[in-house]
Amino acid sequence: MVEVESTRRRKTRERLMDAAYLEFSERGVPAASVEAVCERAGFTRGAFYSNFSSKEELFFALMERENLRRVEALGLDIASALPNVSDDPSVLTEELVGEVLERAFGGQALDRRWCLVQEEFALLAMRNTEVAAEYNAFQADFFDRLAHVVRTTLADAGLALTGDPRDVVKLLSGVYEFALRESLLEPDAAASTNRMLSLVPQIVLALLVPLESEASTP
Amino acid sequence: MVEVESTRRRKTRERLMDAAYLEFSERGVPAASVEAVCERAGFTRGAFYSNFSSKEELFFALMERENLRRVEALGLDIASALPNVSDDPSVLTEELVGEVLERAFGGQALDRRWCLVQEEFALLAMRNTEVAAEYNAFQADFFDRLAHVVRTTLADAGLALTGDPRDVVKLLSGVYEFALRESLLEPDAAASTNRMLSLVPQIVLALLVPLESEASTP
DNA sequence: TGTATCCAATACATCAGTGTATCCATTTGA
DNA sequence: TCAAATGGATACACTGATGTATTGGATACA
Repeated sequence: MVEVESTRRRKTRERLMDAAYLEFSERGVPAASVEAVCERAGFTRGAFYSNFSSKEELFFALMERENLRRVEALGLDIASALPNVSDDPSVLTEELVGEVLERAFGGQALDRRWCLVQEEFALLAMRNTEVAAEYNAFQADFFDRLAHVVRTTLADAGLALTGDPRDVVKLLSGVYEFALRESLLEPDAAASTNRMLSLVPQIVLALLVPLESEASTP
Repeated sequence: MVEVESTRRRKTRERLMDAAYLEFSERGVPAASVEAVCERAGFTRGAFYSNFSSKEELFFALMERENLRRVEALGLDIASALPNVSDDPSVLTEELVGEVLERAFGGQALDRRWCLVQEEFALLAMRNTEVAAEYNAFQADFFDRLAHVVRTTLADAGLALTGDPRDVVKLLSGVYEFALRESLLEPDAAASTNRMLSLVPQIVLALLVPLESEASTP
């Protein structure tokens, strides 16, 4: 008895998840039928029920896969935007802050499909405690990583945030999410969205204080 | 031939919308069946199709009703929180800002059901251009009213915002929406949510500048 | 009181989706 | 190369929801 699942099986699951991603983002999870997902993946329902026990299980498997992908991409993304703050703290301008935020939230989140699927996930979580637990775990992980990057980077520049970096990061994430939704809702109003987002670096700088070397965050 | 619909008919529609509000918020629009809505309202589907042509039409009628209610409540709500700024500008503290924001966003938005139904509306809008138009109209109306109240109130106190009040208001709305979602997702973490929200008044004050009497907003 | 109108209930036809039991093909490994 | 096991297709039975056509009862009005 072999513990690892065969590559064939794994590929089938991947293809089903790929199709589900499209289907869920286009129609929404409740409206998407197992049938449609299978058809899109080039399988029949037989294959599906051989791999997943229900649409919900597929959805959770999908979210886990996608969330992992994005959390992993996060570190690299941000790091690549922050090469030189410690060399020269004066580069910590509104522009740089904007760029970092763009990396953190913009890059991955601006994917239309991903945004839609995540909304579905959130909505499900808001109605179901167990789903919420899973959702929160991902969110917490994501924010922790982001906050850590922010804090250490600022520390390099001799700066700190007035509040807990995680709270700040969460707040900014809220703003970006809102902006993203707006851009999906009225793509024409990109100007307005950008104006709103342009306020953010200003805000971030307002929340900065010189780093006191005594215990800043226990 | 009488143009006005009978009161009986109107009451039926109201009851169906009331039931739909509950059903949609609990199960979500796509998952809620016409049957369930009718049963909850104490009718059969016959009554439903005599009044609405589809579940979607019911949903839009419901959203129109609820949106109207809330936009109307907005003016009163905020006005009641701002009796005395012009008398004594020094009361414009972080506390007051917090209270105003609470009135504007907290009061109505913190209704769990309303939040869920609005998420559904937004999601629908993100997938459908026509729905988006309706959604945006409401949002714009809401923000315009809110921004107007904010601007005039600040002007009374001899202050203005650095950016367009509507952008600021939108930004804040994003933060509050995010906070609300968080509170729905992990009700235990109210502390964290409150900490995040407590940053907001600070931010608002950072965006304030003394009012220059020359054309501030054309 | 009678009757015309309106509105919701009932009954029916239909359909889309689900999940399972069975069958066939392909891969695996001895 | 041949059996055993695996994975996916097919067929079927079933459920739940939809929308409509018709009916019956209440209400308004004369």
